Amino acid sequence: MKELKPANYHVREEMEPMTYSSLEFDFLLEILEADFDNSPPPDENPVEDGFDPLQPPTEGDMPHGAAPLGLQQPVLPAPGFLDALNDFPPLPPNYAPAEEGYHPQQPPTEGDMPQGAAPFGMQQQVLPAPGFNVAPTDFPLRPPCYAAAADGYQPQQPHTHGAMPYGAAPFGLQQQVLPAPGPAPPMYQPPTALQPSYMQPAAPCRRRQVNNVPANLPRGWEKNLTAVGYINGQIVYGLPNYTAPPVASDVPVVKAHAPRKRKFYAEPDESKPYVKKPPNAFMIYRTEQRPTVAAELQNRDCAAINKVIGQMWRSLPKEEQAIYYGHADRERQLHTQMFPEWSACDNYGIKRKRIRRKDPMTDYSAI
DNA sequence: TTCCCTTTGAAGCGC
DNA sequence: GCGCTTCAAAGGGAA
Repeated sequence: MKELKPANYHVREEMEPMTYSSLEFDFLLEILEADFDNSPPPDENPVEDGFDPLQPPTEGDMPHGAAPLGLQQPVLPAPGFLDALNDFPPLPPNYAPAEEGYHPQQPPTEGDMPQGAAPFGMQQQVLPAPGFNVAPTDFPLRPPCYAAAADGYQPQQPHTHGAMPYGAAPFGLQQQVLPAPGPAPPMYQPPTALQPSYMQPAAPCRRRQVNNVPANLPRGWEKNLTAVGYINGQIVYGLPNYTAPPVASDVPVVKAHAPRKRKFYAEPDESKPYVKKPPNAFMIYRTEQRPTVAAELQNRDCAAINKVIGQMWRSLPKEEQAIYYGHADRERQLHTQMFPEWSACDNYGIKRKRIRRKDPMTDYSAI
């Protein structure tokens, strides 16, 4: 049995202190502001000619290979169609992929498309399953605008204590900044020990005002609905009294593997600070999208919100996911450099005992 | 007060 | 190498 590695919490003392420079940040901000200034205005009516969402579809309307009516099917927007709908600036051409050999700027091939997806250039209409309502909204949640300067958001302004992320180091402590390997993409703000990028306040996206309340329904109707999916940029709601069809009683329940219990756990050591795991790409995406989705759903239930964000993530183009994978890579690199002896096993079995700690200094970003 | 729910991805153990 | 478990975030709700 492999022994657990003892955590090393003295890494910081061995590191050479660095001072924060805003030079790179100013450069990124200039690029982004110029990008926004030159970006075309959002298309207020992106619906294609001849497409009437109010008309019920027929089987003949479905493209070859599409799922039968009533089945949910994840759909990737075809290249070109996405651009027409996207009111966000395109990826900068000099974005550096996080790993060698991975080229998120390369257009997807047929092999990248899910089975049954429409050919490139064709819009595929996805129909809600019976029993579901598709809220009439223009809610296609777009990826976050990492540094899209918004009114009232001044990243160059010093934080107040109220603006500091949970677990951030107190003012006056010199922070260490680890340079991102290679040229930093303009849309990416390198994480710092002071404030990992996923904890920075996400600038609000340039989105049109959403009005997803139909005129013939009473105000607040959507509160009685439950979000059950995300299709073609629209949240799919289940009716309040909708229940899934029962599974046939003769269908055997197969349990492929008996649950195995961990034979090891890290002995909780209250004298050691709790070092969190670095977030993965989805966690970063979720953190940024959660406020917007929660506002759209008018629902603070994280389980329902995560369902929607999960579908959004799966329908996100690969090149946009690559931004978050690269982001997560940098978070991991920072974490590894600060806690080289840390292992994910260190947190096994002690998370629930410390997750509600009031002491915010357990966050690695505070070191 | 604690844990569950719910998502995806990373990490690491067990087989 | 594959399967499984745990944890990362987050807030309502149940126990």
